[in-house]
This record gives sequence, C-alpha cells and structure tokens, in this order.
Amino acid sequence: MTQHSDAAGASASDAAPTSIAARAMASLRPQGSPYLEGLNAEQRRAVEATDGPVLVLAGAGTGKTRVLTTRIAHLIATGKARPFDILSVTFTNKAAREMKHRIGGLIGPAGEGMPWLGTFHSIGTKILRRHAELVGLRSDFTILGMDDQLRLMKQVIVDQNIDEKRWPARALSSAIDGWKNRGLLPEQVPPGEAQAFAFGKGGALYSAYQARLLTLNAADFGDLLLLCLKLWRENPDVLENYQQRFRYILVDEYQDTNVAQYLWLRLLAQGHRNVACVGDDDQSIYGWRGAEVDNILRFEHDFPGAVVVRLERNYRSTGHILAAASGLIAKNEGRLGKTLRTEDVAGEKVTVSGAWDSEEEARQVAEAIESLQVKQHPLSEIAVLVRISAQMREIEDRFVQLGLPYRVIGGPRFYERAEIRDALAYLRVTANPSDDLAFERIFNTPKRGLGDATLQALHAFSRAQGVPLLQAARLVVETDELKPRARSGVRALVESFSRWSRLVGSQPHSEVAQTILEESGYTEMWQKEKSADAAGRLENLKEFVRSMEEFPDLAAFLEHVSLVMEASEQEGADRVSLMTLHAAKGLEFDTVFLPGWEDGLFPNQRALDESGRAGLEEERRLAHVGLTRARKRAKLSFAVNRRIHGLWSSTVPSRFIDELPEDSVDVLDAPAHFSAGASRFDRNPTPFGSSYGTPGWQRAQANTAQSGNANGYGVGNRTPTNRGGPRQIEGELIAKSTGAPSAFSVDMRVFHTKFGPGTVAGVDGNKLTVDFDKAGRKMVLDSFIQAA
DNA sequence: AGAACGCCAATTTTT
DNA sequence: TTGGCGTTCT
Repeated sequence: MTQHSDAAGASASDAAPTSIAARAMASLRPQGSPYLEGLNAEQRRAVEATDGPVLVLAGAGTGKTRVLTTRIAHLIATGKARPFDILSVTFTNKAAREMKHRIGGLIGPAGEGMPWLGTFHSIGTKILRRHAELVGLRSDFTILGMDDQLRLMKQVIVDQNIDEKRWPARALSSAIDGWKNRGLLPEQVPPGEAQAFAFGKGGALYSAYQARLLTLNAADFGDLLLLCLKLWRENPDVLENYQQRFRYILVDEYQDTNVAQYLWLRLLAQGHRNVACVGDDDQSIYGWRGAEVDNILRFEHDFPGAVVVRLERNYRSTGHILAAASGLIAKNEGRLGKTLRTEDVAGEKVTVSGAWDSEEEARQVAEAIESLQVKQHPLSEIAVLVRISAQMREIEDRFVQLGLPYRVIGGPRFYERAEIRDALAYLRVTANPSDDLAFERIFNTPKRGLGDATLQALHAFSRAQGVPLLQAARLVVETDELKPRARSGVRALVESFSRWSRLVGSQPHSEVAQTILEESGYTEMWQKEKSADAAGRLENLKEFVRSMEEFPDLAAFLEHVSLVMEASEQEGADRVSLMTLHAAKGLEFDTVFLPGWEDGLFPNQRALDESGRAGLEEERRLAHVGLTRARKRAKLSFAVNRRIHGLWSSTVPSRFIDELPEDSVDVLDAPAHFSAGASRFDRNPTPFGSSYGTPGWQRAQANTAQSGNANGYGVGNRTPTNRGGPRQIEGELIAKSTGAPSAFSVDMRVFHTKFGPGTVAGVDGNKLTVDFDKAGRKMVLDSFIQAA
C-alpha cells in the first residue's frame, strides 16, 4: 500500500503538510525505498513491522537510532502517517535533536516539521499548556528547576512547623519525586509511605507542595508528566483526542522509562495501538532515578501480541571487546537475553592492569594515552570512564601536570550554574512579575542591603493582599512598614523591574538582558569578585546573553531553558574525554580507559547496600555499558590502595574482572617495572623545586618509575610498547619549549582556568612555576595560562 | 555583611 | 580530603 486512505482523505483540508509528505514520497518512489537499503534483516523487520505493538531489543552498537529514524521515514514515505501523526519520544534533548537531524537526512525537509518529536517532558509541556486550566494552571505556567523546587519545599516544611534539620528539603524532594515518578498524586500515595516522612506528615507535605505550585502557577519536572495523567484521567475526551491524533508512537530508550512515563505511554497507545518501543534491558542504568527495567521486561505482557525484534549484530566493537562485554552481562539474571555478535576482527584483547594506588593508576592511564598520542591516535577518540566523579580529580591533576588536553563531559550543566540561574531569575521576573521564586532568588543578589526581615515583611504583605511578591513590594514601599534603608532598596528594585518590563518588546531581548545585568549591578558583582572562577562566570554570562539571540522572543527563550538544561558543547579541539560511566551512554570511542574496577567502588558499595542483587545487576549493566563504548581498545585497571573520604584504604579488584571471559582478556603484568617508586611512599622530596618539570627532571622520574619493585604485588602494567612512551613525549615537550621563548616572565600576573589567578615564580621554556593565590605553587604549561 | 570556624557527609543525574 | 552548610565573630 502506498497511499493510506486517511492520509488521502485529509489532504484536501490539510494541504500544506500533506503536500510536503507527498513530495517526499514522490522523490523516494522512483528508486523504491532507498532508505531501507543497507539495513540488515532484523533492522528491516523492525522498520517494516509498522502496525501493532513492537518491541525492538537493540543491543549496544546495533543501529538503534538508525532503526528508529528509518521507521519514521518509512511511515511517512509509505503514506501511513504524516509527520504530525507520529509521536516520537526520547529522554534527552540530545537524542531528540539527533533524531530530527537524521530524519531530515532521510526524507528531506518533511522531517523538520515533526511537531511531536521530543523528550517526554517537552511533549508533556506542550500538551499541558493547551489544557492547563483543566489541571488548575494557566497556560503560561513556569517550569521549576531543581533549585526552585528545593526552595519551595523548604518553605513548605517550615510552614508546617517541621524541623527542617531532621527532615531536610532534599529528602522530601526525593520522596515526592519518587512518588511522581510512580505516577502518584498526593491522594494516591500509599498511606504507609506517606506516614514514613516527618512523623506521618509526608502526605500532607506533598499536598501542600502541590498547592503551593498551583498558587505560583508553576510545575516541576515530575508534574509535566503526572499532570498529563491527571488531565487525561479526568477528561476522557481530551485523552481520546490525543489517542486519535497519534497514529504511531515510537519510544527511544524504553528501558529508562519510569512508571509515570509508562502509564503516559500506555494511555496514549490505547488509541491506535501502534506503539514501537526501542531499548536495551542490558543498558538500564537509571534505576536509582526511578527507571523501571520491569517496563521493558514486561512489554509483551502489557501489549499482547507484540512483535519482538532483537538486534544483536554489533557494528561498533571488535570481537574481544564484544566477547568481554557479553560474557560479563551474561551473569545477570533479570534480563531478556541477547547475544551480541560482530563480523569484525577479533582485535585487541581487553587489558586488565593493577596499580599500587590510585595516583599511580592515573599516571598509568595518562602515560598510555601519551603513547597512543605518539602513535597518532586522535585524543578525541580516547575516553576515560569512571564510576564516580570523585575519581576524576586525580586523573585531571595528572593531565594538567602533563599538559594533556582533556574535556570533562557532564558535570554541572550550563543552566544550573549559579550565575546563569541568577540571570535567568532576573529575566523571569521581568517577563512574569508574579514569578515569586525567581524574585526571591535575586531579591538580594547582588547585595542591596535587603535581609531576611524585609523578605518576611514582603511575604506577609503578599499573603495578606493575595498578590505576588513583586506587587507586594510595590505596595509596601508606599507604606512605613519597612525601615528607610530597606525601603529605598526595595523601591529601587521595584522601579528597576518596571523599567525593564517596559523594555521588553521595544528592544531585542538579548539587549534587554544585557541592560538588566548591568543596571542591576549583577555583572559588576562578579567583576569585583576576584575568586578563581569569577572570570569564567562572566564568560558564562556573555555566552548566556549571546545564546538568547537564537530565540525569537524572551518567552521562547525561557521555555527553552527550563526544559533544556544543557549548553552547546563546543567541539573542535582534540581532547581526551573524561566522564562518568553514566554520562558515556550513547557515546563511542576507539579507545576507552576504565579505571577503578575495585569492589566497593565498582560495583559500588552503596548500590549494593541499598538495592542488593538488583543493585549489583545494575552495576554490572554499567560495566557492560562501559565496555561497549569501545570500538578497538578497552583498558581496565584497578588500584590496590585508594583514598576514600580522605583516608587511604586497601582495595580488592572488582568481582567483575573475574567475570570476564579469560580468552578475551590480557592481564598486563610486568612486576619488574612496577612503578612503586613514584607512589606516595617514595615521592620526590622537592616536587616544587625549580627544576621540577624540566626535561631532566622528567627523565629522572621516568627512570625512577622503571626501577624495581618495592612491594610484593605482582601486577603492574608497563608493557614494552608504552615504555618508550615517556621519552618520545619528552622529546615533544622539549621541541615545544625550545620553539619559541615564553611570553611570560617572573612576577607577571597570570590566570589559569583551573587554578585561578597567580604570580609567575619561575620560567623554564614553556613550563612555568606559578604561585597561585588560591592553589599554591604549581608547575603548569604556558599554553594553559593567560596574562592577567 | 563578610570572614572564619567547626561540623558533617560523602554515587550515578535528565528533564 | 574536600565541600557545603550553619554558626559565630568581627
């Protein structure tokens, strides 16, 4: 069938979109279906099984996104659906963007106009805005970020006279999030659980919190889905409208859905029952965040008659890596079972090596990276994946010391940084004077002499008059409620906001933002601050204002930021990537280093304590995710001693190491070169002396590192190949340092992105000894330094 | 208001 | 060992 009757029927009334689809079809038909070419049999089955429920179990590297996007192209090209008939949900904005992009590549501009392709939350928002009044909101409700949410919770806790120290907002927040993740409204929370928090007040707090949200005309992230459920349950006609609208539903990363998302999907899917879920139970690593692996395990039960397609052919990794990953994940019991296979060569075995301590492990990783670099491997094809962020420090330190360029992926997101949240708060109040949470945030930032007492007075007034804080402030300055000092401060603020509000619409919004940041004294506040990160924050603010230009108006920009908590990662420079295993999902690299495979760290003790066997299995899936990120090389390591919370403790290699299939693993051991010499037990006595970091010093270090084994541990990891590494690198560094005289001299004031401002104490080629104001004396490469 | 101290806790993190 | 937080002192 090439032309679905509904599509044809609608074409008269809905000419424009259909004609785009028709054009797309026309352009495709002459060649048949070129987009299907190059798919393997299973992928093709997953694409062509258009009707009825479908579960695609897509192992790592098996072409999951390709199937998803081709499926959409297929639906459109065959006329089974128009772009706006298809609901396609992902978890992250990145995934949504990627899909849009690839669909565009497959079917041309027709793919651009997929209005229902997005994250659960963005689609939930879109739906809620249309029917906001049915759940007690106005359509311009604000979406609260984590920080607003916590502030609000704190208020609710205090209002209910609960000791905020015994029952911190954090704990309440996680309880409420948990309930929302499970699709539970306050009245639906099991009494037992509601009782458990704050002497039986859990339920009341949840209700009170929801009530506060409504008065603020705000929703938190959980609400974006939960309120859809409420909306649909209470308004069957609205639900039916959406059920009819979405002829086809596609879900990415189904293994990560929580109960609320599952219910959300199930309600919608009850219309046409054409729901295709793509996921991999072996990559479910977000259980701690409410994801239910059970959703994917139960799919066939929930959607009877479902077609299940397994994608097991891996196009990413070489044989040994795949064998190692498969062997490991096979130890899990709660899984649907897949066996990844490849037609690629066996390739290099996965390597396992030990180090005396975590510092040495970091050194070994850095050294191995340098030796790859010497062999012309791009740094951008190398990643270091750790279990917890705390592991990054030692590795970063080492990279900084060697001048090895790296980038940390993940970490605090752009829009979560304090300066950005502050700037946003100003804009939010300007755009929406009733945004009390935003108002409170910047009420006294920068300092304008307004303290708690003033805020309390405003709150009291606001409650008494039933008006937002800003309005209350406007009224209060006309009275004698406040002391003169506070009164003038509040008046200035109120007048500023009136002025700024008038600017909106008459000036480009990025200019308005710029004006606000300047007139409020906010920019000045950071200029005066001279801590290490102030410069970076100002830089972020500039970037923030610049990024506004991409949006048509202030409202559109604010909507974007509340949902898309990310900054555009600047690509380009050749750098090693450093991130947690969680952040690595979905990425791939030629070479992957996996340090810290020690029991207690990985699998993580806490996961084990809190979730027992399920926790262990999730950790194992995390290991599987880590291994399958590698195309050609996976390098595991562990340390025998690690500093945990400041104390050194001895550790035991991860149980996962012994679960790897022997045939695919190379244990690197060269006891003779075990480099205990450079461990903390035998440190260079003058690490900050002026000769530190010179080629000669480095040579000395390299020699020490090669000399003898002070301890009895038999596992080291210096292979004959990378033993030549340091010397060549050293050659490189010499070459660099003799190339041009340094632009820096002693006593010069400089700035380093990591260590902040400092004074040059010594110059040696391209290496500087700098006395940092905050970080003390460090050796750094001049390329990491700017004149201050 | 801001520095300075002491205490406590300490995975993973998107929207 | 760090960092975040609240308290107390200037």
